Amino acid sequence: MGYIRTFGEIDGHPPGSKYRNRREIQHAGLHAHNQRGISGTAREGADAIVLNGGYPDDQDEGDIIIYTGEGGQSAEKKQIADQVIEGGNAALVKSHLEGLPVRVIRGHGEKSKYAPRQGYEYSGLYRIQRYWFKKREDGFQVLQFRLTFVGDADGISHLIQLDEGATPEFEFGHRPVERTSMLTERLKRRLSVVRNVKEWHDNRCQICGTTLMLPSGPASQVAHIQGLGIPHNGPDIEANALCLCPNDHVLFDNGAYYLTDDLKVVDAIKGSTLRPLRTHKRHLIGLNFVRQHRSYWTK
DNA sequence: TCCATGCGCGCTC
DNA sequence: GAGCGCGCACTGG
Repeated sequence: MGYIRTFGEIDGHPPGSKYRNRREIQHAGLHAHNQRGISGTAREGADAIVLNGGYPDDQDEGDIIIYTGEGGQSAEKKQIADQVIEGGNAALVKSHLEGLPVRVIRGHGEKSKYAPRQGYEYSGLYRIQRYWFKKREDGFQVLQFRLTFVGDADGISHLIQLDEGATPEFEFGHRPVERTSMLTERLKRRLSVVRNVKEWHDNRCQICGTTLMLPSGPASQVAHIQGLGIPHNGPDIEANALCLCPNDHVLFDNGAYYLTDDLKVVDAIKGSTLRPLRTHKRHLIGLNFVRQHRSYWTK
C-alpha cells in the first residue's frame, strides 16, 4: 500500500488529532515515513514534517517554528558534516518556493510547551517563509527553515473578535497566544521604511537598476537584509532594507546573491563579483546586516 | 542498497 | 514510574 502524497488537510484528521506512534500517522496519510522527519521529494515538495527533538537547533515558538534540515549526523546523533540541499531538505526548499502548505506534527520527544506529553499531535498547516544556513558552534552548517502557522478562515475571524474586544472563543482549542503574536509581528512592520527606501531609489532595483512599470505606475519591493522576527530579529529600519525588483528579491533572499563589505554584489552560483550595489546618499546600509546575510550563504 | 527526528522491552534507581 | 540502553523493526525514497 503506497503512500499518496497530499498537500494540505487530510479528511478525518483535523488539527489537534492525536496519534500513539509514527505508524498511525503514516497510516492516516499525514506523513510518508515512520522514522524520517521530512515527508517529501525535491520534485514534489514536502507535504509534512515531524518535530520530535531530533535536532538541537530546532526552536518551537508555537505559530513560528525554526526547523532544522536533515542529515550530517552520526548514528549517535552528533553533527559530523554539513547539511546540503538534497533529499528532504530539497523538498522543503521546493515547498518554500512554491508556497505549499506543510503539515506539522509534534512529538513527545520535543521538549517545548507545544509538544504533547505522549505520542504525537497534528498541529495544522504551516508555510515556509525563508530558509538559510546556520553556522553551529562546532563549525558545521545546518539548514534552517522558518515556518509560520497558516491558520484558517475561522482562525482569522477569531483574531478579529479578539481585536474588537469581543469574547474570544477558540473552538479549535489550541494556541490563541501564539496566533496573536503572529498578528502583532505582522503589524509591527513600519510603512515609513518601505516608503522611504522606494522613494530614495525611485523604485529602481539596487542590484540590476530596472524599474517595473505597471499601468498603475512604477513598482518595486523592499527586502530586508537581516530577516525580521524569530530567529534573526533584524531591525525594521532603512539601513537593513534594500529596494529590489521581484526577481532580485527572490535571488537575494535565497542566497543566489550576497554582498561584500564594500557593497559589491556577488553571484553565489558563478562565484563572480558583479556590479556594485546601487546606492543613495540618504540610504546608509548597515554592514552588520550585510555580514549576517552573507553568513547564511557562505561557508 | 541502506538510511532515517522509531518502538518496545527490561533494567536501574 | 521515569529514564536509559539495547536490539529489532519498518518502509519510502
